[in-house]
Amino acid sequence: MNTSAPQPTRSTALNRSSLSQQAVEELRRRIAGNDLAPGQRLDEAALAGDLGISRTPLREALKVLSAEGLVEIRPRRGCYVAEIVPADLEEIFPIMALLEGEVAREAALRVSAADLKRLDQLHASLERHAADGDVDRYYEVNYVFHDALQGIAGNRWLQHVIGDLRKLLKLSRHRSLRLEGRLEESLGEHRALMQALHQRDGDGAERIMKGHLLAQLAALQRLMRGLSA
Amino acid sequence: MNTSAPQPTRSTALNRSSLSQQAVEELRRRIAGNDLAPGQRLDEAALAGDLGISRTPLREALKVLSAEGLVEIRPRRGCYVAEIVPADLEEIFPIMALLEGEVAREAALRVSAADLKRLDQLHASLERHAADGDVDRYYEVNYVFHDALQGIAGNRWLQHVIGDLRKLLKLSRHRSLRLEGRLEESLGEHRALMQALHQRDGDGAERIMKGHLLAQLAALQRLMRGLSA
DNA sequence: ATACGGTATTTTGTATACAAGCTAGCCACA
DNA sequence: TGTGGCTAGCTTGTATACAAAATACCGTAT
Repeated sequence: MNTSAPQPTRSTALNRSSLSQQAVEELRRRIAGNDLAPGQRLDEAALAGDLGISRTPLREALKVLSAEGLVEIRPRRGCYVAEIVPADLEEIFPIMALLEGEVAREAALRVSAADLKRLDQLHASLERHAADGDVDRYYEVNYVFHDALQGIAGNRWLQHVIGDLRKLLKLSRHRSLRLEGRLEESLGEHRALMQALHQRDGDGAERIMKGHLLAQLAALQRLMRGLSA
Repeated sequence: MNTSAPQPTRSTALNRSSLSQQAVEELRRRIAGNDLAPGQRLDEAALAGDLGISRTPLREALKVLSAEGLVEIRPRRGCYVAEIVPADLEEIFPIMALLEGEVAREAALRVSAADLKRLDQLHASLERHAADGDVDRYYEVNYVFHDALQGIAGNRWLQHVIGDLRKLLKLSRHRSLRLEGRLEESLGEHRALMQALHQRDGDGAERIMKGHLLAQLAALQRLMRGLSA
């Protein structure tokens, strides 16, 4: 899949997967990166041309993205990038709180010494990026941390469901951590979580993680109120 | 989409949706009905011929089903009906317990008098089918009941996530209610739930619903142990 | 007899051609 | 001048043709 001229021999590095699969990944990137804005209509011919593929694999990719909720296919009308409105966030975050809370509980009960060491390292990295005010890296490491926790919890379907919802949340490009004081709050919640994990306190870890997610929602709501005011 | 001869004019009643959409629905039916057995390989050309459509819309349908987890597409190797093993059930049911528990909690807090009337009717229907030993209709009404509760709870994304997981559970053609005494147990749990709903007891409804789902899992496990022994 | 390799066939993945529906713009008429 | 319907084009949905990879089959050699 080229992003410039029509490919002469399709030589791009490693062509391991199918074009439709590559299209899914590229479109996910473009949607997450806001190159394709929420609500925007996707013209199949134009997009296929842009990706350097034909409409057939592109349409298969759009079906997948539609199933993920990233685009909405209106039959005979076209395909549109999904929009996540505040009302959606208010519904999704409580679900995430439940699910991630369960992850935290299970992780606290199953965590090994080696796991704790790795989590401590990630947490230290979070502290460092926070101190530097490097919000982007904080987000990155934060993601890795939550992912690691899911791995420890060990429920693959739970991981799957959380992953689906997280993809959706990426649609709303809100960076609540840029809110005054939220970064410190978040860090504090992470510290408390680490403590609960060290103590293998399942109830505590669940409670803290739920609170962490709901605090994120509250911060987002403050942010959105601020923008609309 | 015909299931017999090649269609002459494609005149079947109302052809509102696209062939790929119809194929999704038909394949879902066939998978749920075990016409397509778990693990079975799906030959695109043969299946397309059987559905009376070409491979293009069929492949789009398979992409959708793959995203739902009903089939697994192995690149360049073919498409297979997904298999749900006991280990999967042990992961999925606890998630369902969480989610449906939340539904029960929210529903208990928001339920209106009219809602309660309708739920009472559904519950009465459950009691009747149980008394008749009509397990199939019990399952049907039970589904409608849970669906109604989700409507009352009002979280559309929660509904969506639960729906996704339920589709998966259909893959394992579990009929735990056929287990000795499980039908009566289930009925008892439903009675307790109705009481909690009438009392608008969110905590109680959540606890009962969680227990209901986990009891289903336990029954399934007894059933599976029985089969393998 | 068995294992390895090469060829033929089958099957997936992609492109293109074709059909049908939707949109928009224009003209006629009130 | 505004409204209604018709036509032209543009876009989606489907079928088919083609390319490439995987599988199966067969023959040969050890």
